[in-house]
Amino acid sequence: MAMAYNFHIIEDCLKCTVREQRLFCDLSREALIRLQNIKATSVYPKGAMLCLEGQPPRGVFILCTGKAKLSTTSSEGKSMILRIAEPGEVLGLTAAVSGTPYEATVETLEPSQANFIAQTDFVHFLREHPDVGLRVAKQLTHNCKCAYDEVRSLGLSNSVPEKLAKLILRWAENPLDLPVKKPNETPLRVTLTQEEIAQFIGTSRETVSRVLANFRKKGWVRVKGATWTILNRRALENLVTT
Amino acid sequence: MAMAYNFHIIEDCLKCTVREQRLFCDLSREALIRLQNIKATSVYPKGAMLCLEGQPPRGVFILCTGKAKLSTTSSEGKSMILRIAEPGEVLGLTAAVSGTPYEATVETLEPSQANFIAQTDFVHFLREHPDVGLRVAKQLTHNCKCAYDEVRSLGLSNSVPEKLAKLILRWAENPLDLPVKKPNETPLRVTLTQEEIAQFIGTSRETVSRVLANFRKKGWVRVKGATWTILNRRALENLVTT
DNA sequence: CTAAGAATGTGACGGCGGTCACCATTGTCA
DNA sequence: TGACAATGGTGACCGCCGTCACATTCTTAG
Repeated sequence: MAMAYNFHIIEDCLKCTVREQRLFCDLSREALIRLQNIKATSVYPKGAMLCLEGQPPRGVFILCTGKAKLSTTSSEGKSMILRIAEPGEVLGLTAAVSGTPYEATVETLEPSQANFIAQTDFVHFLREHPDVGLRVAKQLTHNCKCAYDEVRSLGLSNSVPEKLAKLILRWAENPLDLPVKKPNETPLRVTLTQEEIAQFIGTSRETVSRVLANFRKKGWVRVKGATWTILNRRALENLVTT
Repeated sequence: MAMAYNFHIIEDCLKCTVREQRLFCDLSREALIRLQNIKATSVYPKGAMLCLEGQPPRGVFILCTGKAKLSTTSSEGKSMILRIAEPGEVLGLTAAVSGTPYEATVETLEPSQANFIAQTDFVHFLREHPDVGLRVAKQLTHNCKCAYDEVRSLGLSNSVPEKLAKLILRWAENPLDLPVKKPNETPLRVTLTQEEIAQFIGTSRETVSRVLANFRKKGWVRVKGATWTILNRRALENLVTT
């Protein structure tokens, strides 16, 4: 099956034009040159598993293009989304640094490009380049913050409507979106299914459906396929207490 | 009020005998010498606030003796415990590394000793000593893992009994406890109030009280003041699905 | 030792949301 | 194009647990 990906593949990290805006990639010239040698670039279809929770660490992935979801699963098969990774993030870092099994399963949400670095290469890379250590710290800090946000969302919110509103508003912060700007309307692309949204905010699929239906009935959001439009931001904000 | 602390104060990091077993403190000789110069040792009573969520970072604390709870509070005043820090951990690290406000409020649970390092000193310390970077990474990794455990506990557990059982079993993993070993009885010191336990597992104080009463009635645990004894570990494990 | 306050125990009640069941709609592949 | 899977919508039911209220026990300062 010859699948065409409609994005440009970044072969050479030194020539990458978006490097500076990214969490990890803005490294010194020497580090980039080394990186160029130890990385293996791959392109994945939507739904590809980069690594599995509980597996011994093989290395890390630097996400160049696309999004990926990090999730964890209970023995009963119930699963929970930890966060959505954006381009420029390093995945599998905790495992690679501490040598313990992967904390989460990583699955691409869209066709994506990622650079793989094998465990031993990465450890050397980290040792030899001080600025890499700094970037690693930044990424780990970011992971912590996301996790704490998630804890706050799960533990401090009172109701599902509140959590969903909070999630929608978080998504709306992203400036990178459709330019269909009518005044007071914020459009956003939602790449998650309702099932996944439920796993993200710790509820059931049915409840997400119901709450969202309610938001629509009240005229707070419009839903057209994967494009949601916030029509009444104020109303959503009023739901959020935290 | 002259309060006597009944633990030995560790003045000199170089002479610290427990250094190797600790998450952060096992540094190179050079780093330790430097640390000795930039740290300020203090002793705090139970209930002291080391730092407050939302405040700009002043520096980091290395916890030498005692325990501290990290918590976050919603605007409604409801608060949530993120984790309990053990001796040898660095607190306030996320804030110090990224220069953003403290993520959590840190409060001592027992009389404690901690070394404070001012923001600028710490950043230099980190830059100049590569092994410090490694330790910082270890601490951040640990923070992430704790946060993920918390997310799993909040999101994947079905019931409060399950979460409480899980928490008790986690505490029981600590080998550092009372030597009152009758066979099949695991004693443990509980330094949290039921209110705090509730904030840890995301439920209400009353429910903790009820569920614990139930565990006692079934003969699974014995509670005598701050000392709890697990009488039937198997039963608790059966409650846990994750 | 005593009194005030913190921590804990317990009953009653009611609502949120999980679960089950089923149908409608959309997407996908041969 | 038609069939099958994946996703989304909705009603009915009911149990867990949050909340309020108050009694009881444990701590601690003075």
